[in-house]
Amino acid sequence: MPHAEMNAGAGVTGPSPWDQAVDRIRAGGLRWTPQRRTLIEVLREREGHVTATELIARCRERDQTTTPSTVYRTLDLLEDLGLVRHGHGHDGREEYHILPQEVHGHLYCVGCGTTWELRPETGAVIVEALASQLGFSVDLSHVTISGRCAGCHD
Amino acid sequence: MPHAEMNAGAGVTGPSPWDQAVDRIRAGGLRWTPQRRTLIEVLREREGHVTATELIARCRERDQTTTPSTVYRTLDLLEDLGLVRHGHGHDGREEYHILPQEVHGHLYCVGCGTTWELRPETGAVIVEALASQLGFSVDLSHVTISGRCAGCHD
DNA sequence: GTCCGGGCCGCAATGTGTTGCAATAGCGAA
DNA sequence: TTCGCTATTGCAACACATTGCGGCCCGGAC
Ligand SMILES: [Mn+2]
Ligand SMILES: [Mn+2]
Ligand SMILES: [Zn+2]
Ligand SMILES: [Zn+2]
Repeated sequence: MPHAEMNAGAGVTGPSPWDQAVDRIRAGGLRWTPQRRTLIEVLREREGHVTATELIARCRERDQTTTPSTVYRTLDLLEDLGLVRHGHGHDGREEYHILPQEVHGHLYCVGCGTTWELRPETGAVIVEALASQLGFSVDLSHVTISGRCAGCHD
Repeated sequence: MPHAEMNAGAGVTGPSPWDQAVDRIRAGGLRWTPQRRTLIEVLREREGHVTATELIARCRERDQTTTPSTVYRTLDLLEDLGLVRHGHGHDGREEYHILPQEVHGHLYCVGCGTTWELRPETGAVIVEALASQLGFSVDLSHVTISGRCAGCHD
């Protein structure tokens, strides 16, 4: 029995989006390079959020010659493919959502420094308010809202 | 008739918050310096929003020796006094609200690159939603929400 | 007017992100 | 396999923001 068949029967989940990355990249006339492979290897080991700085460090563990500009440019590419999505922390620094499934934003408390995810259910109010009042469709994932959490009032 | 009396009778508006800055600074045991004077002179000529970069340039017009770090540190001080308030543009760069009267946020359209103010009336929905659902009190002025405007849908 | 303590400045280094450019190297075609 | 087009890389320079530190100077005391 071939491997492909065994794998197909092993679960209902399809192939990881990362597995398709190489084909999707080449399909666009773009090229599959060692640098891109390294970054994707790093990304597929993580989930949730990462800063670009941390990604650069992890890439450098695997390939000492990693260059920041290449990583940033590859992240732009992966964002075009929808494999990552960047936002900005409270201080404006970039953060990447890995394989963003449900779009969510972030809340940051200036009192205690904690960050929470702003779930779509809660964010929906914001999205709907701006849509109905201004015809503006919000991209929650790009936003970090600052303020004070329940435990840090005044 | 002394000048003070003439000025007092000239209008109903109180003194500009900038006029009190020097006293408020010294009252805290802090010092009134030429560098701080220069920045405040620049700020009192403008209203609305400014980037730190532009403030540095304007200061340098008056004083060629202006240094970025001093401007940034003075902006921090003025923010503590409530005379300015910083937020972040869609790309994370700092923007300053000068003499923030009503707190407002910003909307940025990724389609056409336009920025709008998010008026308190509209922002109120956001503030209230997060307050009631999460006990989180939002600081709208620190936020730029990205998305697409009515004219740029899909 | 002089002195003195400590707040402030300028500098240099660091962190983070972007961009132009010349050389390299994918990859499809022959 | 080799060739050639061009996407991509690495570098250097730049833009923006923050921080530690040594020396300066503001401003209250006398
Ligand atoms: Mn900020
Ligand atoms: Mn952004
Ligand atoms: Zn808190
Ligand atoms: Zn638009």
